[in-house]
Amino acid sequence: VARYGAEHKTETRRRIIETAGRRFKQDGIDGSGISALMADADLTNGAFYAHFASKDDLVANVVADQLRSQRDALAMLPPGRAALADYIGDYLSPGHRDQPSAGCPSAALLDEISRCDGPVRDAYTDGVTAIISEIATRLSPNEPAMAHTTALGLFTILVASLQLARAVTDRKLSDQVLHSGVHNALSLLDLGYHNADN
Amino acid sequence: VARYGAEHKTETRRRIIETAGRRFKQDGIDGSGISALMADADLTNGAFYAHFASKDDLVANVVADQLRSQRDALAMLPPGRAALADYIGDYLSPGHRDQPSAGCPSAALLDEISRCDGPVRDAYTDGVTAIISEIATRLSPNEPAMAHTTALGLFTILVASLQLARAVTDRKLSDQVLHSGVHNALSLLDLGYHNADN
DNA sequence: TGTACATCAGTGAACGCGCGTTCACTGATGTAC
DNA sequence: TGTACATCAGTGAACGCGCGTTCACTGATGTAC
Repeated sequence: VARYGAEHKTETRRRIIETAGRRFKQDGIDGSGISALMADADLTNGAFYAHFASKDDLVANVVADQLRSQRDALAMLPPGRAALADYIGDYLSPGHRDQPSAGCPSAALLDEISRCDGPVRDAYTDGVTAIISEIATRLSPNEPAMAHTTALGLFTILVASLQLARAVTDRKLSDQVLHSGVHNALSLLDLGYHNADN
Repeated sequence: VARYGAEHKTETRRRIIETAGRRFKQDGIDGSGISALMADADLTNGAFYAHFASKDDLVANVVADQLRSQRDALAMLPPGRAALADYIGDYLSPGHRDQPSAGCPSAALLDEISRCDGPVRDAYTDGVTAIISEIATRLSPNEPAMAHTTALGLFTILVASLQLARAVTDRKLSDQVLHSGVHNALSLLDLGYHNADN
């Protein structure tokens, strides 16, 4: 019989996964050491291996968790063009740009993930597939192939626009990247909607 | 008077910058140690600091060099829609996806660059500004603001589509991401051209 | 023409440091009697 | 009700290793005489 409640260890594991998500998005995966990750969760480095088999194991769990949250947020949007347009505006906002730790995992980590091992990329594949589907069903349910293509277009414009806005040191250029991203995403969105009407 | 020709050291420096570009794009910046970088250039680690003040100094030089090459390649395209469409097809090809070391630096390194220090991001800012301008002048010279927005849209679709195609472990999905990317990029391209006619 | 010297790109061992991982131990708790 | 024990989440020091960086040294070369 466990001394702590049955959920105690599960809760700690969840806390590690959540705080690690923030840390990874802020400092990168390579840039976040186990000691720092555990300190974020108010623990010491030694406890890590009671919860995860390795750092890669944590990374795979964090990636899955991050994309699941993003999917859930999308799933809670009301149907229709307006909600998606709002989402695009929030995504490409200065607030999101300036706070990577609370933001989109793909914008912060996508090309680092592409250099990770199989299990991490499998977790990413599953998560991003669900997100693209979630976007696609909100576009034109009658033309799934076309909707899938448009969903990918929206996703890629958002992700790389945010990455670019973050990389650039010229504030005015950065703001312009965000505005252009919104404009282009809305163009693609409307293209998808018009085609759905045909 | 130097024992070696006056260009000897300059040539070595260039060789380091070029091989480091390939290594960074393959293994990431954090993932590439000085010893490996120097071995790539047929040198030993100790010689590094005769050429660069620090690893960050090398990174800034590599970023500038990589983006300059990409800009030069764009500048050599003949004018008109067809050449740009070809470029898009080449960019989002399986060959480019499967060989990051010879490919686009933004697709391989953009979110790692956004976590780098000022000089590296300054170099990226200058380089990417020139690339966006180069694309924009090929769209609709009469409407520079619109062309700039469309150029950013093309750039971001290309970059994130390639990142996504590389990250995903499902080959069919990866191919689909490339195809959708081409489709969406061409849609945006034609939108830019039509608007230019109005 | 031949020898001694100055130059300096490159060598390779070493530095302190933080990484991912391991492990003997702690100490608060629930249970047994 | 009170005491002894078993449990196990978490501690913190230690491991080998590779990192970025430093530095005393090498050795091939061009020049001086």
